[in-house]
Amino acid sequence: MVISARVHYACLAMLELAMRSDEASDDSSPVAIREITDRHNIPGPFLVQILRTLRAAGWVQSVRGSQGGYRLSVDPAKITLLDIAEAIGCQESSARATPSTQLDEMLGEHWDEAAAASRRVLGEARLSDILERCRHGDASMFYI
Amino acid sequence: MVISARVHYACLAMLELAMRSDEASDDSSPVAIREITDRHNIPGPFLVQILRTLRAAGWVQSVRGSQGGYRLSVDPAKITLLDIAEAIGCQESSARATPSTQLDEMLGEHWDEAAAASRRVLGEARLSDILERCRHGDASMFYI
DNA sequence: ATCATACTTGACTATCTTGATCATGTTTGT
DNA sequence: ACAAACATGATCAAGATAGTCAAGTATGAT
Repeated sequence: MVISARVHYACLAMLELAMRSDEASDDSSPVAIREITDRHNIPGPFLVQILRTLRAAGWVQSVRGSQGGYRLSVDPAKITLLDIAEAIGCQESSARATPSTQLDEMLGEHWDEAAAASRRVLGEARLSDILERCRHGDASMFYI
Repeated sequence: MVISARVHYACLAMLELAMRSDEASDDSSPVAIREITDRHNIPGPFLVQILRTLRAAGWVQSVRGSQGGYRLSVDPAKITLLDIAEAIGCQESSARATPSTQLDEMLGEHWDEAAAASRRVLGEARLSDILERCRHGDASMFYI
């Protein structure tokens, strides 16, 4: 599970959309790409690409024309960082061929388990939770 | 934590060396690169590079000249897959700049926690354990 | 109608990392 | 001396990543 800038931007955009759809409870106000890029310092045309992917995945809707923009199309409580990462097409860390030796195989199981561990973490991070913590101004949630 | 072919090969080589140093208890028989590449299907000159790195990290010793080769220089019970991955210079998944917004920061914490989770898994996998299980012919250790 | 706003689409480029190779040396046992 | 085996540095191709550009289409406002 590699966290690329693409995935990071995608999550930021989704969180931003979730925030907006929450504040203004009327569904009639899509958010323009420009607003997101301004607030989060994301290269404009790059975010366009990313939103296209998110739309294909069904997580956002687009509204064309003047006053158009993007809008979340799912419940923020039903989507996790893992969902977004996978939608963006985050490459799996281990695309190995069939193991040739027993050592090879055992190592492969370790890589898989490591990848599973990080996926578990991301699969538990719901957008709604993150927003909630953000509103309460919680600094850090993981205590070392 | 990205598991590249480089890391995989490094671990295979370390495991192979650990096996050999265990069988023949006299320290007088280094293992030639050729023997490792033959057994594990690793491109020869590539393993040379990798062993160079492992030597710089202090995990293996080299013996030059005829009858030379490589030898483990640490106790297989004291080294984990994480140690090897880090020695190889496995890039950390998140080399992000200082977070500009609060959302940015919260996301970053999640990426860090995900990376930490997989590091924890690899940090518990000692070479000696893997070899032990390999000898007992254990198929898979993680039960879904 | 027309104009500005804003999304759509597809192609394109630069840079970096990864995986891998080669040539040329140096060391050492026999 | 000779061959086995490591040492070192340069180099290369392919793919991914990050980011850009240009031309087009839809829609609300005037």
